[in-house]
Amino acid sequence: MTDSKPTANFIRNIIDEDLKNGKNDGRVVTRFPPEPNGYLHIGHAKSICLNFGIAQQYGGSCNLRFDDTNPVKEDIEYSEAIKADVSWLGFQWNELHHASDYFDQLYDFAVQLIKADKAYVESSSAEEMRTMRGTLKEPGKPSPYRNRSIEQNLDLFERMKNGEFEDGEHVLRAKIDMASGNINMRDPTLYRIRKVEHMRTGDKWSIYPMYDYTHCVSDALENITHSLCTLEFEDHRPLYDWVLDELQTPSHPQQIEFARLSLEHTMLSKRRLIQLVEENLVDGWDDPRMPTIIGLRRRGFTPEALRDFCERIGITKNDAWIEMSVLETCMRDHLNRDAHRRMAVLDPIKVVITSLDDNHEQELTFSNHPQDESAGSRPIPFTKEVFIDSDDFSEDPPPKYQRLVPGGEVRLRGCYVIKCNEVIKDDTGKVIELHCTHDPDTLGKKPEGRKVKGVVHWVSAKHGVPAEIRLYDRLFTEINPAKAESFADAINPDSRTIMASAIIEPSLAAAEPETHFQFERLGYFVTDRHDHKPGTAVFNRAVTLRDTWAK
RNA sequence: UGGGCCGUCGCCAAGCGGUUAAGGCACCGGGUUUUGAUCCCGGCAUUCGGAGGUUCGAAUCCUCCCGGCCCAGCCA
Repeated sequence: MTDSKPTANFIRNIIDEDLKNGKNDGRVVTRFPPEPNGYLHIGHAKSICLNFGIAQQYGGSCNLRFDDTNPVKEDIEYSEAIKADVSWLGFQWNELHHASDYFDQLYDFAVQLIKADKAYVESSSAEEMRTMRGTLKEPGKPSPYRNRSIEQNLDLFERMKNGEFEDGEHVLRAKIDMASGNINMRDPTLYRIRKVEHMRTGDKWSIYPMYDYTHCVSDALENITHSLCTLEFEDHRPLYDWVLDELQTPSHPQQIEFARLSLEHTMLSKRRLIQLVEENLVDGWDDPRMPTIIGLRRRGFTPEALRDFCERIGITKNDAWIEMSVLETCMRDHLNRDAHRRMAVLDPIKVVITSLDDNHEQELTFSNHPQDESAGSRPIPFTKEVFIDSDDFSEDPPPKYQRLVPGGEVRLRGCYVIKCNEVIKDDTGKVIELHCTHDPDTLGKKPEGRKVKGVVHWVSAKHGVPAEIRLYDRLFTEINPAKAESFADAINPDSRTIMASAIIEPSLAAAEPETHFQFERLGYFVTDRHDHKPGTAVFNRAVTLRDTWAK
């Protein structure tokens, strides 16, 4: 697929300028650096598309690096899931790294900082440090430990490494400026003691480096040229640069910050997403209503559409809110082009065509794609009894209704025009069956002397296959669910509707899991990658068709 | 005057001193259509948060003002 052409953005402008000036010897190397502490979501997709996309467009490369510096939160389960998600999105990393690969080098660099009198061991409690740090408007005060001798710092730091102290007894801090207006520069912590098992290094270490210290060094060791991160790290850039200026690293990458994604009716905070899962408000991380990559995938979204979306929303420093319609349009654009058409009836009403013989059976040929001959065709059986959707019949139609009404005509898609002569109801007054006659002179041609505007999808009652079709809608009614008092106020009670008695055309039953289709007049659907099996047809609706009929 | 950042159409977003202020989404027409889909054609910012200033010329440069976001983890 051809993704839409790149729009200019400030990062590409910076890179163009760098290339023009011969910076970095013309190399462009980026990295996507998730912490393996959860599942990736559509906000990460923006970062992935940016980093891998930049590398692609400039003939450079992009590394995948797991920022595994906090062993209490991280797990191999997540790093494996992240690799799968990145691959699914269609990107290949050049090198795979872990911040933990650099623990030895990071330790040596820290010793260098101590020797240069640029770092010291702090023995105050976290509480005391917070007090001494000052406030947003007042400068901080130096710690009594700030002027320990280099020898003592060296000794203490080594003993921290050797596990001689317990969590919280000491930390290693950079010696910068306790009065800085930028709180990140008020002697930030570089190392803390954590006597826990690390997902990769096990119990080798009892001290772990902090993000601010690790990230810049990791970037430099990998010869990253442009280190792209989100806006909240702008204040950290001086620290990023400070560390690299103090150390003799092979390179000094440039950190550039862009705005994170905000999507209307969606919540991307990891903490709240966990809450949704833990409170069973959704069925798990891959619930089709979740904004996680695995959720979107299960819902029926495609990598092509997601990449297109990331390109369309652009990269800026504005705190932008993207409307859902942008994502939906990307989805429809892709699937309109690629998905084969099928017919499925969500909520069947039986139609008996009384003008046909009881055993009438006729094979019709349906094109798989109206705009693409190469998609081929398939046979569709037509019989005396068919199902149509209950939405397509009304005894009391709203204005401009173009479907079946008592005494009215409608075309069965790809078949004959039928006329409704009789409405059969059960004891409760519910319509259970329609008796119609067909006009035999309307197959493949317009009816004589009148216009029939409505077209309705259908499935042969004899040949149709039962299916469960899950309809999804936005998870939150609120535009910004994070601002809502509680989930109870924000969640859309109709975010999922299960159509348990749907009937699908026979050719659909054999579809492989994760195959996309357009159900004509209904939307784009995918076979569920977990629940769709031989003998059990399960489809998820990714998105409806565009509907300009004011209902 | 704590520090940092951002304000271009309903929502995104190009633009970087001389353009009729791109494009997409949304919306509103109209045409094609056996999917109320797709496709096509047309409409949609005399104006760039505001006010001054510099300039022959300003969304683009300067000043001030207004509005919004981020920061006080031994998280990332």
